[in-house]
Amino acid sequence: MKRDRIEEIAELLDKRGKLTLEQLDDYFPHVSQMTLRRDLFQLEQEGRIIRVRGGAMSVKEVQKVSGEPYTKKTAIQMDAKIRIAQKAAHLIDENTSLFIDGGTTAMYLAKEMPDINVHVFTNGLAVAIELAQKKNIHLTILGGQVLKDNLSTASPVARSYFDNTNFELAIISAAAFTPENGFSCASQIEADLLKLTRRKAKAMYMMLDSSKIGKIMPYTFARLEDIDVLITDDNFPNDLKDKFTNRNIVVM
Amino acid sequence: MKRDRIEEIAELLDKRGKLTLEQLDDYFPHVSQMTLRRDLFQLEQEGRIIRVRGGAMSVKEVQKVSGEPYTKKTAIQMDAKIRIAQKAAHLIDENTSLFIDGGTTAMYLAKEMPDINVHVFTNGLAVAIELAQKKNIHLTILGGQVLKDNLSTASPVARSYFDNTNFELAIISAAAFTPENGFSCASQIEADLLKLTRRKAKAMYMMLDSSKIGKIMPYTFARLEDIDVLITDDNFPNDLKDKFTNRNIVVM
DNA sequence: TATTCCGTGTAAGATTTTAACATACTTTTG
DNA sequence: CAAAAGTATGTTAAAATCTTACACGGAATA
Repeated sequence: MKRDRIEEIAELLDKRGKLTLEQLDDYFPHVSQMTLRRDLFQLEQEGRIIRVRGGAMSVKEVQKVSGEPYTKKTAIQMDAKIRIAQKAAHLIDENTSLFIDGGTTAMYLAKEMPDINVHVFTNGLAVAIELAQKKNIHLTILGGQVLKDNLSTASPVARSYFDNTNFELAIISAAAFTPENGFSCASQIEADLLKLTRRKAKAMYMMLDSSKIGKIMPYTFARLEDIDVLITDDNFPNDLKDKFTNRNIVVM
Repeated sequence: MKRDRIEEIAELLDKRGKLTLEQLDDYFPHVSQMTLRRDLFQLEQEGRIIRVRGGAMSVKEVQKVSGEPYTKKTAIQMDAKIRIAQKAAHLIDENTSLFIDGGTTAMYLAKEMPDINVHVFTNGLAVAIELAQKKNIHLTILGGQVLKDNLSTASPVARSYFDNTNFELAIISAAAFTPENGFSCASQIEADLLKLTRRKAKAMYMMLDSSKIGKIMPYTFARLEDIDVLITDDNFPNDLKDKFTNRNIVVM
């Protein structure tokens, strides 16, 4: 009972890296904060986590890379993104080859990915770091200039990489979406890369948390009908959903 | 002034592992607690410490506990590597273009790098993440398959990147060195990359902590006389030092 | 059945952290 | 050179978080 909960907390922390007490409270609504505090205290005693103001962080996380302008961004809509990432993770089959973009949602996907034998291409540094922890995943990162605000790479040269590589599936996320303007992002080279990806991949799954809806970014890289599956959260508006399902796009 | 104090705090924390604000206050009686808090905050940003309720603890302390294959490696000879990295960091001039490899010593170099206007090429994921924190550094990462044990990329395609890029300086580290076998590393593709780097760069600085001396790894990528500067620690044997200085290689 | 122990909840009080503003000093700029 | 902008610091009040102390119920034990 108690032990189970503690183990669950430990696992959560290993995945998320860091959690506040409030977030923990959301995960365990049936126990009080005080109990969770006591659990954290115990885990600290066991040397598995470090309690910090507001919550705790996993020791593993600390051992990874540090410094956090990027991580700050990851706090936005985190819960929705995690849920989307979990859904996406279930869609990945063993012995396939896929592309994952470099956004924050993609980073959560990386964390949630099962450690199975797949080949992953990505242009995200954070995604790569996460996936590098998993023994069975073959990983290739696209080179290029590093965009500091989202820790992803972009390069016109990426094309040459793609010439000799194949992947069945691309799972990507967009910074903005409207039915009229489609899926868009902030950078031209990123958009180019994603367009190219669309052509190379047999299927494209789009991760889109509902906060992105109605926003427009400068560069459109895919239109509504270009995708095969839309993975989103519970706040996704129903009327919009119909626009997808009408075109045989699965919304989940 | 401020920086000195911050460094002193960092050193203290590395030594003690953990300090409360009160203890810090005792060490620095002439500044207010608020200032110390701000210092801790900055160190946290830099990823060197973790703030916990009541004070802070050193990241190193946490890293000692257990760990991943890569992080484990960073614990070995950490102090020597940091000192070497600090020396190397001082050698970097503004408005230059340089290559940094993906090893652990290189990661410390990345941490120590001043935030100046330079263009850096690297094949190290951890290096890239560190450098991405610095606003003024232009950063390009080489793509390729990710080697999980040292978080660096390797790819025969890297050559195509290099065709259109130029850098004056390469600062790299070796996994092993003997006077007879030169500088060697564990992976063939990595060795190829480093050889290529040697040809592209006007100068090559080698970071080598003394624990690497006498070891031999499968692939030699540079001989003793290929380098211009050797950056090492205080345990570097004097007779070996002469072999370098005799060839006008600066040892520091 | 009474007793003890364990896990848990509640709430007050203590502690720590943050935020906001004020000041002195330095650097930049016109 | 003086004004303006920026940096480092201190002070204080308010906010957030944590700890302590005590109470309760149920399971194990005597």
